[in-house]
Amino acid sequence: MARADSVRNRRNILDSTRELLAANGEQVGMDEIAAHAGVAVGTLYRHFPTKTDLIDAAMAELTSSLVELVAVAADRVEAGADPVEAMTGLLRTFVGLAAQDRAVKAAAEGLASDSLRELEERGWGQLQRIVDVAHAQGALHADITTADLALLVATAPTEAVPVESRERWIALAMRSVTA
Amino acid sequence: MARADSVRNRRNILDSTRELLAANGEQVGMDEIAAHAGVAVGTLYRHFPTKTDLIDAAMAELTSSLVELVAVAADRVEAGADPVEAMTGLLRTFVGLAAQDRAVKAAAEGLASDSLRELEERGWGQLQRIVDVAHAQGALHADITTADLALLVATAPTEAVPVESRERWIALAMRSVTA
DNA sequence: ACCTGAACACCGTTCAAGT
DNA sequence: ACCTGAACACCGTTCAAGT
Repeated sequence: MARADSVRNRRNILDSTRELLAANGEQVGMDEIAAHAGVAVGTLYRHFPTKTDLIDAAMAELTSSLVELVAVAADRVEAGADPVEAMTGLLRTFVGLAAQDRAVKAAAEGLASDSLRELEERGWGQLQRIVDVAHAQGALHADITTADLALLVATAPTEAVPVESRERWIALAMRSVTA
Repeated sequence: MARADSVRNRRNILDSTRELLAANGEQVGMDEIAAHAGVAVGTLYRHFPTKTDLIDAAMAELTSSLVELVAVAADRVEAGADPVEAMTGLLRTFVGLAAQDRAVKAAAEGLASDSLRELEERGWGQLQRIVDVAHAQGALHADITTADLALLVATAPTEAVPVESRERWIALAMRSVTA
């Protein structure tokens, strides 16, 4: 039953990585992750050839759940919800996550691996649905595209920016985009 | 004449640091800096207690020259130049520098030491002069302050964002700020 | 097949010895 | 006083030995 061990280890490693990443940023030690996951360092390297690969894998899971959020919002908007409110909400969620979790921001900046890039593209596809509805309602400047929103997300404030300023940033960002 | 050596060494160390920082980002090795400056590692530590201190010192010099740019622009605006154009120009200069020089962005994010913080405040003071003229002309949304501009600068794109997108970011940023 | 953990390599930092 | 560079500490990575 060595196989079951391996699967469980992989799961524990990814969970520990996500957890420690959110708390400490990217300078978590491999030993620390290993200890937290209850395995030896070598096991980390058996599952992921390098620290970067491990972090990428953990972020891919995280990105996946973010994409899910966008998809849900897109469904709502196509069912009649206000697209500008939806966009503002997503931006707020994202900034909140990015502030408490450096990994989110890193994922958005796309220092990312190929699998991550693919995931992100799916995310922008979902966002496109919201933008389409917004344009149909004339809610955005005519020239605004999802690339512009990608730009805003890529430049969203991190935890280096004080909390009070983050909501203000969202307001300015939405102002630059709405008609 | 040991004293003259010391002064020259300090200058060489700071110059080498700036140069290697611009090229390689913050992961330059201390040995590398030492070699480039023509001294032994120990000499680096004699002048700067830690790598962070060394980098801070190099960035303080850089920030100082940025503040000078803002001051010059403020003079021009008070002499009748268009404030919005001046702001756009400063933003463009800043983004260009930040893209080719990671140190600039780090300085703007103010992970900074006290001396750096002081310098930055002087910079914002200069910027205030431009904002005042712009408001007198009704060129900005009434609620815009230098704090908002600080927010934009803090979230300006780095070299991770492709060149084509950077000018677009400037356009969006100015759009969020102008009346 | 998979796991362990001691050993290696690299880089920031220190310090005894030189001038 | 200041400089040198070998030595130390820390952390990512490897690999011989275990099961």
